[in-house]
Amino acid sequence: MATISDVARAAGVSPATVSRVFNGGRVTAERADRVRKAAADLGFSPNRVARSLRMQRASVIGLLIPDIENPFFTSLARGVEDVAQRTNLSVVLCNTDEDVEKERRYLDIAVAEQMAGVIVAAASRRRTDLSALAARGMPVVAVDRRPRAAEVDAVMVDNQHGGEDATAHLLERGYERVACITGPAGASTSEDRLAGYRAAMHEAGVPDDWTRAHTRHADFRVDGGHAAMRELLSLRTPPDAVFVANNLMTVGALKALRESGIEPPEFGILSFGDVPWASLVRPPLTTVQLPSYDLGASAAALLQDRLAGSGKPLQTVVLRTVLQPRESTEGPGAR
Amino acid sequence: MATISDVARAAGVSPATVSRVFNGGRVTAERADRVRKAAADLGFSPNRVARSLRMQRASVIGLLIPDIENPFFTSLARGVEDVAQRTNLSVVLCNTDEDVEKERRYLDIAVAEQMAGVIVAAASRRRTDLSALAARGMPVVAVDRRPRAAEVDAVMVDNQHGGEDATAHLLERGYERVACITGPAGASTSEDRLAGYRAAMHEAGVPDDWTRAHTRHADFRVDGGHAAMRELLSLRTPPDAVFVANNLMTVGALKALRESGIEPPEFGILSFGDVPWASLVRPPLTTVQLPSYDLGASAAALLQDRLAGSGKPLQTVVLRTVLQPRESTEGPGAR
DNA sequence: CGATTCTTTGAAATCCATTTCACGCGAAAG
DNA sequence: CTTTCGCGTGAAATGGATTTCAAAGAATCG
Repeated sequence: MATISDVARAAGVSPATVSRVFNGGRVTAERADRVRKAAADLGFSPNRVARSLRMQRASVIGLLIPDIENPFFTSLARGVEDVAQRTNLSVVLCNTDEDVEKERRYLDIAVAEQMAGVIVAAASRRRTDLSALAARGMPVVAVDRRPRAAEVDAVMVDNQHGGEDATAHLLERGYERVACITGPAGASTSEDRLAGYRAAMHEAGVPDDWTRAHTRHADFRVDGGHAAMRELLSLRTPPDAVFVANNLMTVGALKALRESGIEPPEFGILSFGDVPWASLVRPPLTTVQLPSYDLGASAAALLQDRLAGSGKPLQTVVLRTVLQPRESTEGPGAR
Repeated sequence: MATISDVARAAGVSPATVSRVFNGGRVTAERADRVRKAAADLGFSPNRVARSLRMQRASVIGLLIPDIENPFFTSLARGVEDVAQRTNLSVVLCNTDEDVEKERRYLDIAVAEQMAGVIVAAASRRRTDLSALAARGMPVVAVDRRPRAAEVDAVMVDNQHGGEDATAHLLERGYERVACITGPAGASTSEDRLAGYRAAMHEAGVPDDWTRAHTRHADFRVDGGHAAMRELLSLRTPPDAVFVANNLMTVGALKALRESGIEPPEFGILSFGDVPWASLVRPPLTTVQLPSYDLGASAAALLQDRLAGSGKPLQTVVLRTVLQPRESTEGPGAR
């Protein structure tokens, strides 16, 4: 591998000059040409490790997401990647598995690797600790999930509004006993979607007791949704519809319904977040569509702003959801 | 951020000794304790950039995959990650988008970042060039797709066998005009699966002309499968079943069937590769199950072997597929 | 007890790109 | 004609960990 000194020697200049040619210093045209030619001949490309060491900053950003198998996050990752690519930043994708410990390890790596910045969908609202990064002046953007301390930029979805919308839709369609399966108690997405659900139920005059008794916390995974749905179905006053707070749990819930011989839209089911190939599932699922790609793209843009040294005050961008009604919530008497 | 010298000073030893404590050199127990204590006090963790520069090798491996949104590859990625984690290697996930140019950029980065090794599902059989890595002595493992030159370790699926199996299954179930939608002409996975299909058709006595006329090449994406299926349906002698060479194209093909009012299993459809939530799709899809996770895990294990300096000759591991019959291929007269 | 071998240790070299600093030259200003 | 000023340039310092080398000290052997 050719080094900067090899190029310098070949071009008859000093390494400093070579560096200037590639990093926009002032060099006379004639010399610059010689350097560029020599570099091309030798197939030189600067060693990014040495550069990172000297610059105290790598041209890599970390993206920490809790579940790489969830299409929501892969789509988000694409958004980040597409934007990052434009400024020659590479993205390191880290799968935290909703595990605070694993997440902490990755955050340590981000520091030790001197990554330029981090975009993180936090595994836990209370226990994710971003202060070490902030202390080192590393820009951080929270995405999808709000971490506790508000000392970072953030890009969020309007979860409460989305949850309210979704629940109201179910009530409008004539379902009377709408249950809710939400995520882990720690996560902001769980809480906010749940809050939306509660608000809509309250608004509709359903006693808070009932609402509380028909709420389940699960883990945002398929199996969690499955178990929660089974529990709800075995209640003395089972629901006739359910608002499920994420896509994977919806898949599990749907499976539980199938197993009990219950078919939507007789039983209403609504997913927060697109279920992949939702249109192939029978019946087609009503979903709250999330701007996953834009979430990632905005977060990356925000991070780049920070890296460029913008002194703006901290920002929180909130993106709206869109309700996409399909057959799974057509109403109890629809067929 | 504390450096190794800070720790050395605090412990009253030289930086060399500190390094030895953390990297298994010989140090007296008493000194080692002092060093560890000082390191803990200062919150020291070695700067990985500096280490990489000195070692001429980062503790990062690159994983290049063509489509991060395809669950097959995310599952493969998890396999890689889980194994890599065990030896403290981090994985950088790079999405090449089936684009040779983008892939080339990532390969350059792998070199410039001095990654320890690379696992790659090549975007193209002919145009992906791994020689630069090999030249620098960087271990490479090809996964899922065989690159042209056989100078690297590889972990593959027995595509031909899987394709043959699948096609034979369709014929056995009584379908008589089995078409095939395969991937891009360049890819080894496309070619091998197609070869399996052809072999089975030939075996069954179907004229090669017919087989060729009912084969379509698409791009491994949903829309490509959709378009190919529409084309097949509009033929003068339309098929009564189709073998689709990957999961996403199956989703597209299924959509096309729906649009034409055709429902399996009257029309047989079989997917090479698990369709996510396949069990929710009505009717449940017969699939050739791929060991995606194991593919990744084996590749990572192989790479680790190389990194550890094993001098074994090049290896190619081939994993078998399993046919999972479900309702979508129950036969033309099944209902 | 002297000679030899092992072990432990720190100083210094190394990895490679960037950046500061000072020097020299030529042009513009006085 | 002298003095500034500016610009282009290279030598050298820098970033932080690893590793080689040589020296000092400890242990073993005859």
